[in-house]
Amino acid sequence: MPTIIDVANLAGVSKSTVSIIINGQAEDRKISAETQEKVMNAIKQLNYSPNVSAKKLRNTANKEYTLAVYWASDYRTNFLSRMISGIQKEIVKHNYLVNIMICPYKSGFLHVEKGLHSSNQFHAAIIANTSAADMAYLNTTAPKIPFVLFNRFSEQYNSVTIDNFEAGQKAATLLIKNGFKNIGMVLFKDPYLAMSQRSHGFIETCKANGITIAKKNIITTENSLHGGVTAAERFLKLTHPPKAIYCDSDSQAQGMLHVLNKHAVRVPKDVAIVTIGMGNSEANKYSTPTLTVVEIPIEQIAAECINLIIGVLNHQITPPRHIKIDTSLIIRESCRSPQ
Amino acid sequence: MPTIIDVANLAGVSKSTVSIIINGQAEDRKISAETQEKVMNAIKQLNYSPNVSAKKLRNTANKEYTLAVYWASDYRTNFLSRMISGIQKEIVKHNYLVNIMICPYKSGFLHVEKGLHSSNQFHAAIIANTSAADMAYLNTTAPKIPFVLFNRFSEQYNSVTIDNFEAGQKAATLLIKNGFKNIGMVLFKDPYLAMSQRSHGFIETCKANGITIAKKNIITTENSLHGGVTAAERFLKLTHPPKAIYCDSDSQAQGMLHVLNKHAVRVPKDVAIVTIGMGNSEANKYSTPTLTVVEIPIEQIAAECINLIIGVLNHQITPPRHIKIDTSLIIRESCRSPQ
DNA sequence: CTGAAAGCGCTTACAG
DNA sequence: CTGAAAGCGCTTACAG
Repeated sequence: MPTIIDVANLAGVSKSTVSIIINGQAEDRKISAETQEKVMNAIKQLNYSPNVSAKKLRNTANKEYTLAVYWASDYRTNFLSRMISGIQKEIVKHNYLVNIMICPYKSGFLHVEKGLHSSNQFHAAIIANTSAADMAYLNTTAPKIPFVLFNRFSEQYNSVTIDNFEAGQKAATLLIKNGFKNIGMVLFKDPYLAMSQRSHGFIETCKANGITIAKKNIITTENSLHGGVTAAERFLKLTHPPKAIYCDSDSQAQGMLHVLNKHAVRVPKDVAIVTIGMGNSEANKYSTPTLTVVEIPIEQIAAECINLIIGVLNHQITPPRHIKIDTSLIIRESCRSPQ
Repeated sequence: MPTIIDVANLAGVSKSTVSIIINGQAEDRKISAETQEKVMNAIKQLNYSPNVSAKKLRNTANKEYTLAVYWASDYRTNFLSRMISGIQKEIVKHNYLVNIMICPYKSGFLHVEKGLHSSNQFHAAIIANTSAADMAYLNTTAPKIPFVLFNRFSEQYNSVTIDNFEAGQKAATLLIKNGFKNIGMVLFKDPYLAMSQRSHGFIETCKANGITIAKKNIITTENSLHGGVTAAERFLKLTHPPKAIYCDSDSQAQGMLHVLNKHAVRVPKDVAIVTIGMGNSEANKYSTPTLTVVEIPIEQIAAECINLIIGVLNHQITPPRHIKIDTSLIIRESCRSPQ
């Protein structure tokens, strides 16, 4: 990488002069037009760009944290927007300048991310959407920087989670109270950890109430509206389709509604739906019909992640610290409360 | 801010020793347990955290760009996720390490963002969702770092835009071809620049075809599903409600569908809808009924922004450069093609 | 087991 | 109008 010295040498001037020109003070300092041109040409020729770290170091800034947000980029829905919003709202409450660096990673490939294994990049990280493989990796190889898990639990690391098992349980309880026996499930094909904990909670609760979910009633698809479309089409082909369906994501539920509406299958009369809510909550509130959800408060989880990690950076919190956030069941049209 | 020297002094050791301990090499270098503890205590007491810039500078990294993404945080929908996805896909095609820094800003308050006026923070920026006030500000005060406008145009700065006027035009043309005369519009209460250009295109095209939009048929609400709900409720109260409606955002259109479905107003039979599509495109594809949209390719705009700005940083592109991206009309159920 | 010194790439106060 | 020198906060090779 060319430095300011390379530019100075090529242009035949000192690095002070180059610095002055680069920073737009050529006029103030009355650098001759000729010198300016020599320098600009050298910059172009060398494809020079300043080293931001050196600049920052020189211009001693105030307290500043750089946080990485690891986000599985195949994770659909507006999850990221909600997370960033939550982070942002919390950051402004603190007195620090906190930079948020977005680090998309491929699910299952968190181990290729170098930023976690160097303390040169970030002060700390928030790691979201880890798969089982990613968690296994984290549990064997400790990152070099402090971090907090977003809705994932590990004994040894900081975490902010909802009770995923309980979330599934809440959904199951609602269906059971409504007297449903023939129940279906729509799950994510490549489950993230939290998802399988939720479905586990759902299935166990059903079992405890004497209800077993028939295998043919468990459909796995992508976590997207299209996945929901596929699932609904398959349900409609069954001879005894379930009378109530649990979706592990609201994207899937939305996709199902599309198909059910098209086939004039009435929700909840012909089939009731309850879903986990983690996408756009407005979309669930205003769908046709509106969706009953166990709402995951993404913004709130994000906010707690920020508080936790800043506490750790400030040596006020000794890791590991675990924070638990409540979910809430929101009853809407797709599955009513029993009378 | 305490430095490694402060820690060393307080602990009564040299900064080399502190550095070794901080970086987890205490065992390798056989630092005595006693020394380690003294240092750890000093760190806590001083609330020391290392200066990432100094670390980076020391550990001469390879070519690395840090890009800021300025994003108006009140901008709803999963716009950000789409944008980041587009950016990410394009970055991996380049050979550089590109860090993405998320900088949420309040619409209309871009001028308070310091990062644009210092070359210490980022190499360059992508600026999205600017309001008219933000654009006016940019046009008077030039930022210190190179940047590219995301779907906004300014003669003097780099930009990647769709033809917003034409997007509105496309929507209008479809309605006109269908023979609609009594047309309504749903607009954003606090319009972003691109939005008003689109509605302008829509209105002008109608006018050119002898159709004037009655004032009572133009409803402004928030850019959200709830805004669409409000709009639909107001339309339903009109004595001669419009037979076709243009929405400037798909969020609003989705909200309208909710109300229309509830009141058994048939779309497109009773009222046709055409909308700009910039949110979750799957949601428009699978709504009830599905939505006819003029699709804005957010990911593609983002990708071109990356290419443009990296070209500028590499001195291969001389600003200002303007790139134009095509929109496409996607016909779905909410407004058919005329026979 | 620990420390002194050099140097990463910049900017700025000062000198001329 | 331009340059030499000091120093930002770190790490590492080397010395002891």
